[in-house]
Amino acid sequence: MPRLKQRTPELRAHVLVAAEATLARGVEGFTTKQIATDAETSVPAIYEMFGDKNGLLRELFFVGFRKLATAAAEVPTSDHPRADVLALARAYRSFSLAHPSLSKLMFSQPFASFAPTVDDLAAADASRRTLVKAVRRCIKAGVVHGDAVDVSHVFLALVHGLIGQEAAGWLGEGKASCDRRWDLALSMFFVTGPRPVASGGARPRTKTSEPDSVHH
Amino acid sequence: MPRLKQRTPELRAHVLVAAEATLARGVEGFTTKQIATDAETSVPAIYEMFGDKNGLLRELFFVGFRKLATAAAEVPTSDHPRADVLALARAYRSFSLAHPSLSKLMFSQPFASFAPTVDDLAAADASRRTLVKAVRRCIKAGVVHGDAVDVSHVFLALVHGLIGQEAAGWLGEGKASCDRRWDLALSMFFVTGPRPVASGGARPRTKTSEPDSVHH
DNA sequence: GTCATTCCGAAACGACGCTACGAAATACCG
DNA sequence: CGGTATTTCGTAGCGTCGTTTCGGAATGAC
Repeated sequence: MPRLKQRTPELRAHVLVAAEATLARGVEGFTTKQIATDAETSVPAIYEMFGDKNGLLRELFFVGFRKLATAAAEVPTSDHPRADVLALARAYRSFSLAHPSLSKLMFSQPFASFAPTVDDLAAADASRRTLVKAVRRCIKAGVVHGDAVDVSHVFLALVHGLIGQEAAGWLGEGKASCDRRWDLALSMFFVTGPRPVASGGARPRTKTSEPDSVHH
Repeated sequence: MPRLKQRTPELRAHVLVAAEATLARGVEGFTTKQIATDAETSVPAIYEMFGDKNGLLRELFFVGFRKLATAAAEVPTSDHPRADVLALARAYRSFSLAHPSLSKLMFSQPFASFAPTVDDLAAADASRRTLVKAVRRCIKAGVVHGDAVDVSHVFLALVHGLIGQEAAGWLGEGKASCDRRWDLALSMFFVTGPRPVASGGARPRTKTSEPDSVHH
């Protein structure tokens, strides 16, 4: 009886692609009206399909992590686990340079209203698992000691820090400076194993904790 | 002839204090109307004294870095330069935990409209100089090799990364996890000198570069 | 053609950043 | 002491953005 539906999953996917392009043009112009125009649909359609603007941002957050996970999975593994970890770091950097606004949405929080929850992050965790596995190979090879998840956390913090500084233009005023500092940062990791600095025990293992989860 | 001025530098300072308190209550409610109410003044007064909302945010950005510089300056220097650098990192962490929204404003970019320029950052550079000096002492003591400015950049990236992850709740679900990972991160630095990883030459020195500047 | 049913998007609403403009306040003068 | 010139102040309004409503359009059944 009714007219045919336009607000289908297909349109939803189309809007997601268009919104990614809108976001890529800058965080400033990312308004619902602009997205509706870019996607050749209407504002209420977006609200029906994504709930609110944060819902759309959350989907883009997942899109970003899926892309990142794909990029991480494409990094080949070799017999040199330390080199593999560094290659993963470079893949992260390439991703953030190729998708500046998207990586800002993922790693920084440029929209005051959208703060991904821990669950959101866990669902976007595949790229991290790749890293944890590489770190685990490092530990097995004796390149580094400690808990793989903890070491991965620290390594990710360094990578995110570098990405944030480079995106803000604070890592150096030219590509040469940034390259040099990235290389230096990576060279300072995994030189030898960690040495306890205060109360640095190992990560306690509980029965409920996922082996490769990056949380807790 | 005219009535006496109310929009004085004193009121400006008062508004700045009130705005800091408003910001501390969360990034969400940081609106000009709210700030005017909190500071017991009017919205146009804020615009006369700060230009626009970004002007006020920029002042808070400077306030934050002045506080951070004070905290860094209060960290005592010892005969163990590596311990001094780690103490500085802990001071950064304490600051970010004591002033979450302010440190978000400083290190992340929670307001889409406000992106501090490189000049803004240079003006808020005192805390970094303290770090560079401590790193320089490390280099002199042979704890680490390389260019002090570059090493400081890397260390700051790590610290900012950890701060960002902890603020987002991604560093662990309890204080214990966060503490352990902070300790691990710091323990992994300065264990031995860096080892070149690719084209890792030293930072080229130009005649115009400030010795302790953190840029370029 | 008519009706019942469903869907769609122009238009409206509150909140926000920002500003124009009339009212208020003062010091001087007649 | 009232009038006036001059400067300052804050109410009220504008445009934009996120969000929702609601009247009309589109479709299939009869």
